[in-house]
Amino acid sequence: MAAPAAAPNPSPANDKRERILDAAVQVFAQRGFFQARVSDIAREAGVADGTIYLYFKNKDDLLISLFEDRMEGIIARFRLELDRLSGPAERLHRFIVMHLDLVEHQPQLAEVLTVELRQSSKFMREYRAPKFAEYLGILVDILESGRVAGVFRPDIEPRILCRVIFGALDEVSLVWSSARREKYAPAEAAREIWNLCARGLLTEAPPPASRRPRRRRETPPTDP
Amino acid sequence: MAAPAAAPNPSPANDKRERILDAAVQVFAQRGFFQARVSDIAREAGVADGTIYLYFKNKDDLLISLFEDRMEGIIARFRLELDRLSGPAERLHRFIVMHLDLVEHQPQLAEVLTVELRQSSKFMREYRAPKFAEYLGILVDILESGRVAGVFRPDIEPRILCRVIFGALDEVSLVWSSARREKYAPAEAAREIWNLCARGLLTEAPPPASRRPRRRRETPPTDP
Amino acid sequence: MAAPAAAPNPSPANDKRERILDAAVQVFAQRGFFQARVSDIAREAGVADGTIYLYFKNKDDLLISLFEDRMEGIIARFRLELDRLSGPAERLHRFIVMHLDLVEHQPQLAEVLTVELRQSSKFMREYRAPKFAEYLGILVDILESGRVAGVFRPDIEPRILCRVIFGALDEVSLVWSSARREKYAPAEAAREIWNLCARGLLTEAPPPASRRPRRRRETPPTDP
Amino acid sequence: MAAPAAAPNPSPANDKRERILDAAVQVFAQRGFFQARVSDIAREAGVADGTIYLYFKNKDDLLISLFEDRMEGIIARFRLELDRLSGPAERLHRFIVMHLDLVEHQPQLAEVLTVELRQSSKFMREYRAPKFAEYLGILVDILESGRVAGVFRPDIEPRILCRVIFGALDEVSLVWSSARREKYAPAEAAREIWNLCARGLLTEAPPPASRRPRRRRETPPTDP
DNA sequence: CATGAATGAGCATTCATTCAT
DNA sequence: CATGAATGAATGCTCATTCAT
Repeated sequence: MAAPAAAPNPSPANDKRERILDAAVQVFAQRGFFQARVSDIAREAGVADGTIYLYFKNKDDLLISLFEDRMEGIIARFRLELDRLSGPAERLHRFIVMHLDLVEHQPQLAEVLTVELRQSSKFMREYRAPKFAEYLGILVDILESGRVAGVFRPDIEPRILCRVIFGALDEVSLVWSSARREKYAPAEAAREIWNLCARGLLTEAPPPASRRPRRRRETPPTDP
Repeated sequence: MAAPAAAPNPSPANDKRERILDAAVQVFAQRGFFQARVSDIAREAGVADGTIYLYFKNKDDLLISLFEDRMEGIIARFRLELDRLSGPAERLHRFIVMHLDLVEHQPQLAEVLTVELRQSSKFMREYRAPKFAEYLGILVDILESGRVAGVFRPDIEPRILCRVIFGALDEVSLVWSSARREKYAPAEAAREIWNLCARGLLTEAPPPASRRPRRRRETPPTDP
Repeated sequence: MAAPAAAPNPSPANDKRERILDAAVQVFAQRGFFQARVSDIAREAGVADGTIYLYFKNKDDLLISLFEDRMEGIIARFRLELDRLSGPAERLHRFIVMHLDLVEHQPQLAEVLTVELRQSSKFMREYRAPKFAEYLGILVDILESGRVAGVFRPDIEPRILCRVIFGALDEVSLVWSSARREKYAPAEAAREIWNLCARGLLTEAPPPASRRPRRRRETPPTDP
Repeated sequence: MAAPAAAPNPSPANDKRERILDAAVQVFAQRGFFQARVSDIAREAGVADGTIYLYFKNKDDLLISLFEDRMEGIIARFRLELDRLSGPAERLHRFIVMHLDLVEHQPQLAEVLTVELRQSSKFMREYRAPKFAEYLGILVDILESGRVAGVFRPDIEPRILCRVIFGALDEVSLVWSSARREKYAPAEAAREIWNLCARGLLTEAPPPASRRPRRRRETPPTDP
């Protein structure tokens, strides 16, 4: 969607654009945006340095495009999956699990999308990362609908809470990525975060033993 | 010439070192680590470029020293304050409030300590940030002691949960900083995070109306 | 398909070559040789970048070809016109007027032919610009024939003087072009140069009244 | 006068600035502005590449500074010399001789001041070359004062004529420089230009014998 | 201890030219 | 003949770091 500097059209060309984006994910994840050389990305992509500038205006634009492009796919996948669930609690649980799944299976992409974007936010304060907003929007919608439906506490503030949950997910992801998988499995983290959310958000909070069954039906199991 | 009472070691040298660190906080916060020029910091500190290298090995070392130095003070303050509280819940609440207080009143320092450190983590993968570990350690201790004391759920994993909570605090701080205070007040965020923790962590969760007074005593008020 | 009457050789190929040369005049005049991009010329000509290399060896060759090509036409026109005049003085006057006429009516071409050629002379020291020599040759011939005929002073040095006059014309043209016509009209400049050639500057060399009529007949009027 | 990027002060520093300017004259004259590499100039000056940027904002600024700086000295020398002469004719003659003297003894400087400046004028159309205007101003003043004094024809237009004479000098200089002294001596060219100015070309304007002595006194000898 | 002029390695970006289609 | 995507050599400029003063 975002128009590149002077984007060639044919499908083999798009293939090249794709290869550059993939290479950028690898290189940005490994070296960080500022320490990554454009020529590193070119080599990784198997193209000449100059070719990158046929598809992206400059190094910044490459990062932004990468972000927009990859987020688009992720958002679509998330939406597809979440739309199959009805209860806000299930959907929140699913969101948490999917986010950490992504981190587990595409750690480099995850790293770039969170850490690197944040780091470059310094020099692109104006770049509002619309796709990131959209991603958070999914979370906001879940929280808001849950609040309205009476499943979540009425006093929650979705705009803030979405950041709280995202921050938790992001930090946990970062540690897992950079600790190189030593400390815990993403599934553990997912359980921990979900538990925090579940027992903190639900209106039916004080489930007397008798009421537990009902909550069980409404909230996904803690250990999936 | 006479040393001011408040400054324990105001020798010219330490004074200069301190000025450089202060300047570094400003400049790193404003431009980001990679975009900050050493000469910017020198100018801000009112010293010559070369002087910085009398106190710090290089630009990286300056960031690390800054981190260690400032974290030390923060940790000390946190410990002092937290030691006056006994209940794990109160202490956790206090931790959340203090963290966001710091962000509110020293936003530039907060930004450097979290965002910038993470961004430079790329090129200092080996730097384990001992002071950051110590900071998290405070949180871990609170969680662990609460778990042991039966105040927090027995199935929590403090090593993970401390990250969850820190991530939530950090993200909320970042948004507040970069949104330039537009969206919400740190106090709101503190309440949101605390509520999430409180109703999700406490074993005494289902307080029947009759038991509420007891919880009130045990958990700090949601709206301070 | 049917060749227009006016164009002697409007085969598609020549047409394209011509369009490229025209485009080059525009672009070189506007941006200068070194700052002009080959792709700019291609766009202006409405051809692909690579097409230019079917007609010209490289960018340098394009400039040289442009020069040779356009000078050829100019020289032919000058010769045609000058051959109709007999007196060296009239012919010199006509040369001056025609040169400045060219500048006035084809300013971009004039700029490229003089300024840009000179600027690129740095990297083509070997290129002797035969057509330019031919152009100057016209002037030399006028001067020499005038000297031999006794119309011009016997002590003039045509090889040098032709440069003097050309330099005067060229500078005056440059100013007129780059000042964007603000300062004076080419006709004024023509008069000034011609007067200098005809009479010099000094007042104290007044031709006796009696001889004036003869000079008047021999020299074209100062104000044409 | 023109403030450089961040000019160091002490005399040894100015020495370096001077060496860079000298080197720039050599390199610009030899390769032309666009083809000259900043690193060439640095090597020629015996400094590091970066040092140039301590004294000049960028490559353009180096050329402009060079121009302003060298022209200043030249203008001062010209003024000093010309102030010792009273008659406008003598002064004009002297100007011509001095200009070509400069070309003869500092050919590289002359080349840069005329050819290279013109060539870069493309990308600094806004740079009005104040020192060049000042230089021309000397010529304008000579012409104007001569006109007012009745020594020069009353119908001359000094603003145009100064360009005519400068153009003649410049072209003649260029040829002499690039022909590498083969064709003629600057003194010859000076004589030719001066004769043109003094007497024009036409033989039929013979000053009566009686008036010659007065002219002889007023105008410098044709053959010095 | 302090200085800040000098250094030079490092890198993003441009653009003339090529060649597969 | 024509195209224009791809190439990659070339270079201006920056800035962390040093060291003579």
